[in-house]
Amino acid sequence: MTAPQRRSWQDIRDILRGQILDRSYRPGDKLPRDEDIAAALGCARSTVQRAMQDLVDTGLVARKRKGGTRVRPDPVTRATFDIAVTRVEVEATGATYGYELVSQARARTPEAVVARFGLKAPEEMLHVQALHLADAAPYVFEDRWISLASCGEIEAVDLSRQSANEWLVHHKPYSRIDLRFYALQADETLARQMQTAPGAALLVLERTTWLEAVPITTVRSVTRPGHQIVAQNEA
Amino acid sequence: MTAPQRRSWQDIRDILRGQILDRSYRPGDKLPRDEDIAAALGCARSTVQRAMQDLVDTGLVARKRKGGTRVRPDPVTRATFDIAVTRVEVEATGATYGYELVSQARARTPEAVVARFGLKAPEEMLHVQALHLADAAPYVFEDRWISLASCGEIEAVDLSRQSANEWLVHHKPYSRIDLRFYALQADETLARQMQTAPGAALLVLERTTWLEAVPITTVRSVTRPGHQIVAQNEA
DNA sequence: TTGCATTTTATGTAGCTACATATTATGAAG
DNA sequence: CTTCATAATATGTAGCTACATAAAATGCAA
Repeated sequence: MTAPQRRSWQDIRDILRGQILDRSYRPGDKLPRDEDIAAALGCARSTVQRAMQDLVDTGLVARKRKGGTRVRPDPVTRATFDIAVTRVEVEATGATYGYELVSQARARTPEAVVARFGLKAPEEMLHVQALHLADAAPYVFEDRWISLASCGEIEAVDLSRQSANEWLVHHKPYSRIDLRFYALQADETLARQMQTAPGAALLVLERTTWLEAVPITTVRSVTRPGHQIVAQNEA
Repeated sequence: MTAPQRRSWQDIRDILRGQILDRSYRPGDKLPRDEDIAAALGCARSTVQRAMQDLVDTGLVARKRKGGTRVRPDPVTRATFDIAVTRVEVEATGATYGYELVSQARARTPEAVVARFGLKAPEEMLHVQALHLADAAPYVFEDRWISLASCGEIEAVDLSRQSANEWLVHHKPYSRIDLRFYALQADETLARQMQTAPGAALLVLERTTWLEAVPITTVRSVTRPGHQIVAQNEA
């Protein structure tokens, strides 16, 4: 069954992935060099290269110059998540988006925030608490600290009309982000904000951003009970 | 601004990203065509193409044939997570890994599992519960259903010695995965397993895999209190 | 004006070459 | 046998060409 027509790098990738998945190549095994694969499959080395890069990106193989390509011995599940602006996320569900500013004040950063940013000492920042609503019910409660050194202009913005989330996304780019998930048991105050029972298990998304080494903002976003974060279907 | 030496596609990407971040191009704006960018920056179109693909991958721009390239009007945070085999994850923290099989039995899948797999009707599968330990303390409790149709051989494996997690990873590849996070309040039984207080908020990772359309396994992994999932630092 | 076929055009992809770079492998010197 | 310089080699990257493809723009006919 000669393959006279062109084969795309995706085809090559799928063939190689198939051989790894059906254990023609096992974890730890070395694959042939790109050139030989290209000859065997009837394509150019650059096509194999592109396919290989994709397999590296998805965590299936590891490559080293001169060392060749090996099937990763420690398989990992690699997942990608897209986290949109809360308003967009709510509207995507078909619900009506609402927003309420809860509090806004300058304050010295507590230890937890100092640690998140990796600061040497506490400093004065803008502390903003706000509630995002879906069909008038609490959707996300966000507790945010914004660096005045890098985002002083935000003090001139009316955060009761536009969420800090949205303003920052459109005005303050970042180059580094720390993103983490964890579960939190709602205390009295939080339960009241989220209109749920004290003790409820809530999924929390914590995001801290910098532009180069300069802190921008850190948010703790507490989601409503039952909220799930789902990975994108990978290519 | 002559640029005598070669510039890598990463350089081009960084220049373009910089122009987007400093708002030379704003959300919704159209960028010049690749060829013009290539001419302006003194590189080949293929280099711009590679840079652009990276910006597409990170969610910063959207491209359409003939339509050109636009800065995405709805910025998203894109994060990647690597989820390793539990043993490896525990050992990476420096702790000693331990494993206990809690239960193993054939059973008809409950509705929740039928739904996760998208089955038409319940079917008999292997139901396995197991506890992963870090320094002898509960680390992850996994509740797993394994399709006998696709993984019948696993019944011959001694799952008290080797975790189903590990066996499946090394013997049963998958081509599709559904992965999600949520928070769960520990009930009496779960609290006992995890040696924590009933009502504690626990982070849950739910994974369901298929090979093509054929169900392989679905797991609900309940992590110990305080567990966080952290995104990889992106390139 | 509307509807439909055609052309134009920007991105997408494959192939080739040339050279860069990181390692491993080799071999000479002590 | 060890150490260190050197050669060999597999992957990584940039540039070029040629052609494929999707979608917008255009033009023609009714």
